[in-house]
Amino acid sequence: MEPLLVFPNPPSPALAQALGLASYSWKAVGSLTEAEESEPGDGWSGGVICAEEQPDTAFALCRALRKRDIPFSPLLLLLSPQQLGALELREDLFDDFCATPCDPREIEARLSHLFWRTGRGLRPELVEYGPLVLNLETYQASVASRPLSLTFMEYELLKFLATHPGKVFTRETLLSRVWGYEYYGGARTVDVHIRRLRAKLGEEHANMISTVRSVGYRFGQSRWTI
Amino acid sequence: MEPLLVFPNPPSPALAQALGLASYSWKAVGSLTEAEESEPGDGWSGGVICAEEQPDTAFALCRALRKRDIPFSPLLLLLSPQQLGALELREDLFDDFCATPCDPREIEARLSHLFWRTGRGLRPELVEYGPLVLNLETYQASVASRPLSLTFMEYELLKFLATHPGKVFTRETLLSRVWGYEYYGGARTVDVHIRRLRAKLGEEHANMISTVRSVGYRFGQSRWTI
DNA sequence: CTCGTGTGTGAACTCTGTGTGAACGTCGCG
DNA sequence: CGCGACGTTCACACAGAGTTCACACACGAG
Repeated sequence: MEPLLVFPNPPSPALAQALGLASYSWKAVGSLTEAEESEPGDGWSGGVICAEEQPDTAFALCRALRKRDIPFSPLLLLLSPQQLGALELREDLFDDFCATPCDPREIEARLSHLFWRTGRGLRPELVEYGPLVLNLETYQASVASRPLSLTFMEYELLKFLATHPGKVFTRETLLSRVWGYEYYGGARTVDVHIRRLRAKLGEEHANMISTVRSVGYRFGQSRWTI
Repeated sequence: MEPLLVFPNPPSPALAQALGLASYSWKAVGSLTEAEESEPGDGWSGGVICAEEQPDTAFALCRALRKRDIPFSPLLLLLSPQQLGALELREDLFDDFCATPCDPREIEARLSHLFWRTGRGLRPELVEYGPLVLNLETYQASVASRPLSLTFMEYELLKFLATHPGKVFTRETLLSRVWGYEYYGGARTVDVHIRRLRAKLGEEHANMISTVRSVGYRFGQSRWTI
């Protein structure tokens, strides 16, 4: 599992201890730029941000993380009881919070519930959407229980799309999120990979990826609330 | 607003005080049957269940409430730090929890965040007006839950109009706001797009866009009833 | 080194979306 | 009623977005 983003750097001993007890892997950062630079290839699995000492920096970090194309989540905020009032107009900046000082088991329980809620706690190694199944551990893919042989980039692209079904992404967003933030390539690159994916998905399932003209591409249908 | 369901009856003085401070209306119950009997017509707006004294009854109550056709939510669970471990296999029984004893402001903050979250926090970005729904994430639109297939410009125009219901826009304004500030095109362009939108909305809903002669177009009803 | 595979890019091709002019309706005023 | 101004509708042309193709290059395996 990818590490948790932790702020500040270094975190308080109590927080470090709690994360250690719960056996989460984590990486502390002191700023937004540092967070972006040290982001793992598959992204952070979540974040624990302590607003006790540098509340302004902490809230700014939350805001920046939430403003990404794919809002950062889950995000656990740690703060002192005196700071609770500051949450009122910042509901969108966090998914859960914890008033310090607290029992390490509370942090563990909150993280566990957050992961459960966001659906990642149970089987992080499988991504499923309709007939499509991606096994993230073995790098295998299949549609309608027929195995697909995908190249690395095809797999990464499909994984990214399939983990955000229904949402439309521009070519630029895909380039930055799948190929990497500093990648600078032509938009045709995306087209061609989409085309190859469609071909491998087979005529029957090629429509899992739809083109949204003048915008970008969408994987799957938004089944729920349109 | 409908009252909160509170367990047990009577609740601890600390809980009663916290709810009072946050000015929530609430009603305490001692059992599931009591909860059902005293349920308001529009249902409970949420629940705060304290598992400290009668953990088994409390968890059973949670389970029963969650098993309804429409699972009860949001549900805030109160428990002692020693009980935190008991949450592990009960992730589905609550939406948030709070370790007692706690600051009354923490309960207030948790309830406020829960209502925010279940209200609009997790939903996709939607623009709604009457039977019309625009999903800004998926670039999909629907009227009366029938999907619309709109082109890019149609979507942009409708989005702009629907986010300013009732307001009249001149063709020039629409050109500059939807097409772009430096766009220089004829006024017929707007007409034709309005016409195409009306056609796709269907005869029944074409009147969502009304013509204001010598001025421009308006989406939705004017706020002034004549 | 050579071969094979994966990946990126330019160019040709296809086709949909969009804008425009003109014809046609409609409203309101003298 | 007749006229002008304004809105609606229609058909068509073309720009530009997307698709497809072919090829060049990088890289690792044998």
